Amino acid sequence: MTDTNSKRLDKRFFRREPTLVARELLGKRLVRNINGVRLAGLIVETEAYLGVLDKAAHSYGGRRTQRTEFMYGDGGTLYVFLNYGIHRLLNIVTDTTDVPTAVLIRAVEPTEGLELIRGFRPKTRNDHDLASGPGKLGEAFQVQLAHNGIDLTHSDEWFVERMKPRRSFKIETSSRIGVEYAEEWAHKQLRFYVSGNQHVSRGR
DNA sequence: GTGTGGATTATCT
DNA sequence: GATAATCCACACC
Repeated sequence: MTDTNSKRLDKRFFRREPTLVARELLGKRLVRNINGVRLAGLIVETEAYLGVLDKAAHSYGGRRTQRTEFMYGDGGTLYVFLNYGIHRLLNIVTDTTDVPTAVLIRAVEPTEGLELIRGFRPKTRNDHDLASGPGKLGEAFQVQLAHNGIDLTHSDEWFVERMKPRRSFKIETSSRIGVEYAEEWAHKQLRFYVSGNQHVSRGR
């Protein structure tokens, strides 16, 4: 009966360096409970943001403002920000408190709650594109700024589960998307995705 | 199939 | 007042 709990990823998983967490989050199941309905999807694309040294990270240089405050939380905390005035992007904080690193969840393959998800993405024809990008995921799973600070390891609203039968898949890397301004950090291989998966935002 | 530009707002300078 | 870890529609090939 506590079987469902034992599958949930805990603090030990998230309190590690973001590159490791970003890589290992692939194939895990992201779960969102919305008004008693369960939405879920397999994580197929992530990006690591390495904190104070990373010119592409909001926390670069130790920048600590109202917006970035949640990046300084403990591993397993949600960090949500508004991007281009339209999209709400979902991040999971990594490392320990005061180390402002995080993983951006860029795409998932929806597996549960498809009816509801399609309703949140009315213009989307193809199921492959329901959450094939961070902004799309934000809409599909109704990510809100109010979710900032939620603890994934204890919340009933948001959490991540380990899959029981672990399917094998190949992981590919690339530079991160939309961070051309970040100089040498723009080229680092900090984006991870499941090779050949149709729900990835690019390079299918 | 590829390229371009408009949308839209919390947050910071 | 400017900026931003994006998406979509529409033009044109």
